[in-house]
Amino acid sequence: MDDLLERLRERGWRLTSQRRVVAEVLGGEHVHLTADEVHARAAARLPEISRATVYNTLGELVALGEVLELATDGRARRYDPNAHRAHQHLVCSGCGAIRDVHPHGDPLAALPAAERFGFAVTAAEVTYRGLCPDCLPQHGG
Amino acid sequence: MDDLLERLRERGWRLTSQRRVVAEVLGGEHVHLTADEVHARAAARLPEISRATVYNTLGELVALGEVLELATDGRARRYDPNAHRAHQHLVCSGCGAIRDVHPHGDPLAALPAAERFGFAVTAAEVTYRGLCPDCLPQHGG
DNA sequence: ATCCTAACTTGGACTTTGTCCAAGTCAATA
DNA sequence: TATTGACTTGGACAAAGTCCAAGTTAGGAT
Repeated sequence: MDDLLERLRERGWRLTSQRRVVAEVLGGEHVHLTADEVHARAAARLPEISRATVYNTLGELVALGEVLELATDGRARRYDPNAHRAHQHLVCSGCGAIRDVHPHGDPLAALPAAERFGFAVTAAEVTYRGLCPDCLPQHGG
Repeated sequence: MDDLLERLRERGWRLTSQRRVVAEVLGGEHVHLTADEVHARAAARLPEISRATVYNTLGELVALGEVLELATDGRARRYDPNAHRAHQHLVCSGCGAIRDVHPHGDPLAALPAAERFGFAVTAAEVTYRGLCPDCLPQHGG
């Protein structure tokens, strides 16, 4: 995420304080924030930043391939800055906690041509679901 | 979907005309409707049915394991009546069309214990993405 | 340095999707 | 066929996201 701003500037981005703050908030590998969470954290540093700008900026980062957009539940989309290392997500059915995980093999390879129906398939997103240790019923406690 | 109502009655469901209509709308294997689409189709048969009842009924069908709830985009959840045969989804990035697909192997098996972080993992949902034939750029046409 | 302007940001109105509730209705049992 | 608790209704509300006209500003041009 460090040189993200550099890459974006090279692509013609105008580097505003708002965009800088949003990019900083997304720093760190294991973050999966909603747009409103990003806005709250950004506003802690730059109080006048608007929701619209956060939505715009997140949308641009997604379009540029710098951030992934997740729809793991039917609620708010989440934004994952770890876009440059292939990974999947493990979601707790209890509390909603999300972890990046690395299954082996390429999930795309499991879909034979006959099951592609003429689509040009480019990606496979896997969401593993289950209960995290904190949400698991305790035995013998 | 035929004997669905029978199964539900056995589980103590009260069989109202509204529930019957919602179940009928969901009939057919390759349907992935939003709640509002279900409501529109249900209202064609039973004009006074309310949105609240459609939401309630869909939620109950999901809780009973008779219908799957999909969050393939950040928009409306979609409801898939094909809950009894394991399958995954292929989604067109252009128009949003959805197809049921059957990859080989069990996607759960690709996640080693070391990548489960103490979660009790019970399911893996795979969303394949790409362009459908209608959205694919045409060559030589 | 400063000017200029297209690009960016803002706040608020608006839309879509979903939830909640009090009051009315009805399916299924006795 | 009477009863009753489960179900349904419509409308208010909430959450998540989009859109727009007006104001601001980054960064190239001078």
